[in-house]
Amino acid sequence: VPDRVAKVLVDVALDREFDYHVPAHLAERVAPGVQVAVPFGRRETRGFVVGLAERSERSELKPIRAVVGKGPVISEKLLELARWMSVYYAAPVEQALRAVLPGVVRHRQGRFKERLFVTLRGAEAPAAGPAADAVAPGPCDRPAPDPTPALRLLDPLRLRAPRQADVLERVIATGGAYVHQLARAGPGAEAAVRALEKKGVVTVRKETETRDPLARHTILKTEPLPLMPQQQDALRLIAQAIDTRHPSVVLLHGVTGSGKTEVYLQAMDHVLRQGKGAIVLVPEIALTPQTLERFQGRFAGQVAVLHSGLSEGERHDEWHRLLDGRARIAVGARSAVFAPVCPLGLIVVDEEQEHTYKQDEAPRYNARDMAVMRGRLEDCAVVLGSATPALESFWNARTGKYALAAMPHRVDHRRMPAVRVVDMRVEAERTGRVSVFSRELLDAIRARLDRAEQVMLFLNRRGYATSLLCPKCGHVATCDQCCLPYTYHRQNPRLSCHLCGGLRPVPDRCPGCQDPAFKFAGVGTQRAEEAIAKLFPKAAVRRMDADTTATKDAHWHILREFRTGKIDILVGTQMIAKGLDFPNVTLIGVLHADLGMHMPDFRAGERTFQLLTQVAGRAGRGEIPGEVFVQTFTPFHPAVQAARRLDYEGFFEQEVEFRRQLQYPPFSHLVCLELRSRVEARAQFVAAALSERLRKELAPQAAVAAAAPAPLPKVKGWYRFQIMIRTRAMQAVAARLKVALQAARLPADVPYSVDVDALAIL
DNA sequence: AGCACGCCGACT
DNA sequence: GTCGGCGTGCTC
Repeated sequence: VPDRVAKVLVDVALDREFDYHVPAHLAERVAPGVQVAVPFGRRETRGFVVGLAERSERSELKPIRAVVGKGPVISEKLLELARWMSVYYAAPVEQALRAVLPGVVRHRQGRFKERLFVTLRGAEAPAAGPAADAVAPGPCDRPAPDPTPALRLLDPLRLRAPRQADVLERVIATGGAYVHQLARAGPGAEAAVRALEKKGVVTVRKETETRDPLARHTILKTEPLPLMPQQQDALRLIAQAIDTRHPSVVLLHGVTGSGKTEVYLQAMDHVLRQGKGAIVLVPEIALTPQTLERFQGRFAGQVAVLHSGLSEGERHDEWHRLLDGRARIAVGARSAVFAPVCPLGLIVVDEEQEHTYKQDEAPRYNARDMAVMRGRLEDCAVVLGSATPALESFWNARTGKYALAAMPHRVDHRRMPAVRVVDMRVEAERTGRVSVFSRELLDAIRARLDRAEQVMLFLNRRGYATSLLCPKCGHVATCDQCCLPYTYHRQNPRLSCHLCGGLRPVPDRCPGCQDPAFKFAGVGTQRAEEAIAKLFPKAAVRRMDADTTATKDAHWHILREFRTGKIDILVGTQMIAKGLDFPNVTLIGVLHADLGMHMPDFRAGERTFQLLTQVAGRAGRGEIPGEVFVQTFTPFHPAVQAARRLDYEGFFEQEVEFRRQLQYPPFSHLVCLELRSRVEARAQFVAAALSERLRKELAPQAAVAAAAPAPLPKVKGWYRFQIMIRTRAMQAVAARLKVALQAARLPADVPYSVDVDALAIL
């Protein structure tokens, strides 16, 4: 047997593999995915075996000291995904691995929890003693002993020792119980257990308890529902993908209420019948007990939940339930895309356009894209579901990269509301100035308040931000570099870009139509809130945007207040539309649709359209749909017209056409490289040097923004600079970017992270 | 990331 | 003479 060499990733961000000698006594257990203890410099550290080799380039190798745990904790496919991620997002492999493996598994905290467990004598578990590292068998899957002798004891015991009788009764009924649970049910339970044990009626031993995050909920079992024809067609397409050897991604475009979840459930059932498992990703905001119950209700006991709200112990147990196959379905937020489901047959990404799928620290992966990549690596089916797909996803469906299943009808056949377009130019003409609220909208608000109904007002800008807009043609002044609308500062009139910090004097006529009327301070959510509160002093007005939801549970708080009727008018950015039904909302106003539609940054239009469809699908009382007002300066623009008809495809075509006219490549990639330092000059200097280097090394496939690296707002004492790279050859550029970053040997006190997005800003 | 080495100033 | 400040460099 030749000497074996293990390639080990040590848990330090060196972005390098280290070779170790595999001693003969460990050869059996050392395999890819296994955690090992290795000597490293003068200390010992942990690492993961990522590969094996016959020999090494180096002559002197240190041996692996020990194998940690029972077996591999990460599959070779997931290792491959981590490697791919580290290239694509230009992050060290170790960092990518950190995203893939939860901390509780890497650091082996949490562990299995052992508790005293009482059973009737003779009901001892088969020999599989659950050591801390071993597979933990549930306490329920053992043969039940004959309860007759114990039952006979019950009545005499009842007279003399009622507590013992209670305990015994419970143990007989459940087949076994944890001592701590019995103690919770009644006082003196511990003593009663001890007495029963002495009499030889029960046995007490240590048992691994699975911490169950859903334990407190009673879950009703549900049965598959009959499907409408559109659902049947979608399911057939997905089932086909599942049954193919190299399945393609299916984009499930289904309007709100078209029954997407039932399609997911039946597709998952199809996968389970083949002995495979599934992963369901839901956006964080949708990760409520109700959502989980829909999956739990259909696949009782097989579902593991993974999200940030779990305790370490719960996360540990849920993850291990998946690893050793006691659960085959993982439901969770973005990190659940790395769930150890094996074999994996299906990944569902619900509301795939949601931006919460993006990790906000390095590696800044998008879980939706990771799902697509994992699907390709593991040859499993991937379903992206949405009522309003991200434009790049629909583009992929259009160009044949994804298969498309459309569900255009609602299951409940509820009518969609009428969307009314309000021409703000007429309003400006009539009043002689540009107003925030049209008279029509104010009248409509008044009518709702009189009837004690609720109103949602949407504005795509937060804070006091005001922008410069032409009331004749609707042109909005945008930053040349970032294409973000400039913020207009009234005192000391100038325009400033909130992304790159650039400043510009105010032009004296409109660049679009040369009209000198080009001067208008628009509003952000904060000013809109103040204005509406002044106009309707008796109404309860609240604002919901990134500023008012900075604290952890602020989201839920505001939405709960709104739902329970404590708020009459909710003003906010598109986050006000998330997750919930608001039956008492009968009016929705989009204050300034121009800020979203037909703009170079396609995410803005996407957001406006998403809001319209999401809220429109939910507003109204029973059979009566709500009313939607869209205020705009460009009422006949095709994008606005498509929005009026809630016509996603029309809107999509319009966006693509708009980009074609402007000679922008439809959709490719924008890479934002962020460098930060505590010392401003240092960050600036390193960023400038790196930017220069990348401009040379990435050409001609990628364009590095020509100007000096853009400063970003200071965060928690960090000065930040951003280098923007545009490319249409993302995969190739990613690989070269990583090499260039390694070669640049950036100083450790200037950390960087890389964000990759479809080219929203052109 | 640790943990060395190493080269300077402040103390017993 | 030694203790200890943190800059620099290496870890199979």
